[in-house]
Amino acid sequence: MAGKALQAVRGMNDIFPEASAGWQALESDLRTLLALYGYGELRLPLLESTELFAHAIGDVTDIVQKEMYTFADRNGDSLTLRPEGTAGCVRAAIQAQSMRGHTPRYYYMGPMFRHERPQKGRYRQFHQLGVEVFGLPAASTDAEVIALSARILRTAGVTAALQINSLGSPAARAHYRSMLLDYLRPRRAELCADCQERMERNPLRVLDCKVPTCQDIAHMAPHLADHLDEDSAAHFALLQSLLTALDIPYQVNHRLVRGLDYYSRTVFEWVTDALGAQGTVLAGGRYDGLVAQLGGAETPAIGFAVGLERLLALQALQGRAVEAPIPLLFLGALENAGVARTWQIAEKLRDRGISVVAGGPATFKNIMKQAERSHARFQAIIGAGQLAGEALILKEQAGEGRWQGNLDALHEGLHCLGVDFPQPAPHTVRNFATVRALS
RNA sequence: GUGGCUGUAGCUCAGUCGGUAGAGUCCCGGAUUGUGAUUCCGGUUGUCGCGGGUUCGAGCCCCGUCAGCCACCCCA
Repeated sequence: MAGKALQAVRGMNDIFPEASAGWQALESDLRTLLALYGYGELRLPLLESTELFAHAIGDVTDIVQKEMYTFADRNGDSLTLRPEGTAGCVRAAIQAQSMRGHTPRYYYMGPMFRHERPQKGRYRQFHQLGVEVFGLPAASTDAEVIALSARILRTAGVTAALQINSLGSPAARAHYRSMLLDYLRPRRAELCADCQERMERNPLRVLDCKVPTCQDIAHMAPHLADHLDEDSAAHFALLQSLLTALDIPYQVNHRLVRGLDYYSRTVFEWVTDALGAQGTVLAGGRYDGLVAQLGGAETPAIGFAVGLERLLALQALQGRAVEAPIPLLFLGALENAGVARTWQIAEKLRDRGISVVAGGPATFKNIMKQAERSHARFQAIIGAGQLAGEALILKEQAGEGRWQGNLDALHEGLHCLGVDFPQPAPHTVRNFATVRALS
C-alpha cells in the first residue's frame, strides 16, 4: 500500500483463489445453462477499432464521450478497449457472415473497460456475460431471452425485479422524442441542470432522472407506450402475454429507457435495491437496426448483459455460500528423512486422481497447523516411526473418520474411508471466506 | 467528471494538548508434548498510504497526491 510501490490500476481488481472459486462456480453454472438454451460461446477480441463503438453505441452517449479507454497503436490506428460486448459481437457476425441463412444465438463472457469513478459494483475493468440472438424478430424470441435471463438469476441464487418497456420503432421513437421535447421545453427552467443538458442530448433520459421535481414532470409527460407504432404495440402486448404464460412476473415501467442508442422496441432490466446506486444487475433489449447500421444486412436482434461483479455481490448478500475446491488429502513429513517418501506417495496418489497437498518437514505442531490450513478432507503424518514400519494414522480433519495401517497401503485406507478411485470430480467445502471477500 | 467520509502491525482497531509506537488477534522460532490440546520462553508485529510544508520536534496541524468507500453522474 506504499504510494510508490507498484499497484493495480485504479478500478481494476485482482481476484485471488478465495474469490475466484466463486467466479469459476458461477461461470461454469452459466455455461451449462446457456448450453441448455442452445447458445454458443463467441470469443471476441478485447480491442476493437474506436470507430466501431462510436458507430454502434452512439457518439453522444457518456460511454463514448468520456468513458472509453482509447489509444493509438503503433500504426497510429485508434483502438478502444471494449466498453461493452454487443458492438463487437455484431461486428463479428457481420464479418463472418454467420447470419446469412442462420439465426445464431451467441454468448460471450469476459472483461469490459470503462473509465468511471470506481464504486462498489462499478469498476473500470468489470465482467459481463452477454447474450445476443440474430435474425429472429418475433416477440417469442424476446420472451425466450427474458426467460433465459430469469433463469440466470435463479441459478445464481439471487432475487431481483423485472421491469420492461417498449421503445417502439425508430420512427415512432423519433416522433415521441419530438413530442416529449415539446412537453419539456416550456418546463425547462424547472428541470435540474443535468436534465437541461439531457434534453438536448437524449431527452428520453429525463424520464428516469432521480431528482423529485424532474420525476414529477416525467410522471405527467406523455407515455412512450401510448405512442408506439401499431406493430410495436402488438409486439409488446404479445411479449407480455408470453411472460405471463411462462410465469415470469414483471412490471411495465414507462420511464425505463436505455442509455445506449441502438435499442428499439423491447427493453428490460432486472433491478435490486440491495446494491445501492448500482441496482441494475442485468439489462438488455431489442436492437433491430444495429446490424444494418454497422453495414450488415437488415437483421433483427435482441440481447442482454449481466454484470458478474454485481451478480456475485448479490449472491454474497443473499447468502448463497460459494463452494471452493479443497484437496482430498494433506500428507505431512515430520523429518527430512521422510520428505522423499512423502512426495513419492503424493505423486502416486495424484496419478490415481487424488488431490494431495504435501507439507514438511516441520515440527509436529506446525505440521498439524499446515494440515489444518490446507482444508484437506483427510490428513496423514509421516514420521520416522512410519518410515520404520509403524502404523500410519489417516484421519478425517473435520469428521470422525479414522484408519490405521501401513504407509504403502494409504490408498486402501482412503478407500476404507469412502474415497472412490479414480476420483472424477473435485471435492468441495463451504468457503465462507469467499463471501467475506466479496462483501 | 462533481461532492463527502476514510487511510496506523497480516487482520480488527486505540492513539488525549504536537513530545521517542500501542491493544487484541494472528504469525514465526524454540522447549515440553506424540495426532490438531495445554503450558512456558523468545521474536517481527510498522516507511503511521505517499510527497511536501510549518515546527526544536508531526500519526496528530497545513497543502498536494494516491487508494478505498458513499452519493451524484453513468451503467451491467
